[in-house]
Amino acid sequence: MPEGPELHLASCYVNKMCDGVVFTGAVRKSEVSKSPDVPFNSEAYRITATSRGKEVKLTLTPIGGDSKRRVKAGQADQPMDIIFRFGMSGFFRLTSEDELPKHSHLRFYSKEKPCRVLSFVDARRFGTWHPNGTWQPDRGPCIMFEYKSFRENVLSHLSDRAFDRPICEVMLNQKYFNGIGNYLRAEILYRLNIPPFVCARTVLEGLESEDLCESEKPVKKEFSDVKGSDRITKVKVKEEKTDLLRLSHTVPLEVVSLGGKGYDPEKADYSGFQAWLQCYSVDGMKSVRDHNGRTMWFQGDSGPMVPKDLKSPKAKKRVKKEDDHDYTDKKKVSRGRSKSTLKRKLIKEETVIKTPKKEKDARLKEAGSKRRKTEKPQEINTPHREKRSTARRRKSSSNDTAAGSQRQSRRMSSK
DNA sequence: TCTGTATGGGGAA
DNA sequence: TCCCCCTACAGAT
Repeated sequence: MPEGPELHLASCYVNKMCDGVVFTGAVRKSEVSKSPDVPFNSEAYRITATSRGKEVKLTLTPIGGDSKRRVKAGQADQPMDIIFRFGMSGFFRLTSEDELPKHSHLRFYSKEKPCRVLSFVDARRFGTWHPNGTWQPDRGPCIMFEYKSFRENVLSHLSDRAFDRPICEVMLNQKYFNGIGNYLRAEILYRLNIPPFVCARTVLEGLESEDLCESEKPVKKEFSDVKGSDRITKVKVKEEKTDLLRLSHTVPLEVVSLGGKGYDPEKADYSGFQAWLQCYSVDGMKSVRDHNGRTMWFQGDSGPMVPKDLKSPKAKKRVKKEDDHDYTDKKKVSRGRSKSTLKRKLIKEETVIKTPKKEKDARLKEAGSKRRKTEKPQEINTPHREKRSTARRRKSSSNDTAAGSQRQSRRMSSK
């Protein structure tokens, strides 16, 4: 569940689990990963982590070497930073060598016998890492740990065209909201009763660059130009001492304060987090797709900038489906999926890892399957639709085959 | 067996 | 703006 809080909890996990652990040798990458090799090799090194928004930095620090003594050829004598982004499914886990998690794509080996392994695990492989990296320059200050500069960065750039967009979409722009993701934007807007598809600038332009809660000044809210904003007017009174930028800071910190329970793979327990959610994927809430195709959960009005003429066939299809059903039905479906997703997290991940060869075989098989599947007659579609549905079918079927061959591999290896 | 969905973001046009 | 990267699962067919 990687948004800002989870990335931070991941860095805490690394610092806690790797405290006192000495790592050794090379950093190993899985066969299938397309991320870069990590050219680091040290007889003895330690690992520490920090986070900033939706990035984690691991620092590998060689130890024990006398600075005057020559380091072996090919061995690092300088620390290396590796910047990680987690995509949709990344996390770290420290395990024994024979319990490597499935989808462990980057591995750091400890010096002990038997050794332990710190893995970057990422089922969907949307995550990336950058050896010798720095915090991505285009990303803004961290919403949790650089609050003042985060706030200033937003309010001093309101003339940027980025703020022409709906507030819910701007909140996913990491140039300004580094650390906010899909569940956080829903929770924050819900608490302020701000319709998600109101122009971002309108929501933000009345805010003071100084955090009024900290300076104890009276809060001045300026939502008067938002039409149909009865709810916002109420909020003006109710939420007198906060605003969207402050909540973008405090709400993620609430998740951090829930603790590492949701992250700690040994005690996978998402019930606390699930109970914490007030809006995202919650019964009775509405949801629509934003202009980027991401689901926005909210209550009440959607706001004037809600997508209407959706260009993508996928989105059109969704809209048609939504026209055919009332929100209640849709909620049931969405809620069911979401619950199942959370439930899935509760199931301990398989600890068997495919050997590189088996991974390769699975991919070869997958490629063969792709070719076969594309020979199937195509549906009658608009050209655009045709392209996408074919792609979907191809993806889906190839994945089935890949998954099947993985299952087979596991069966074989368990025999 | 097929379809839709998932806490993200890079890159081409 | 749109497509794509990829796996895993639930629900529909």
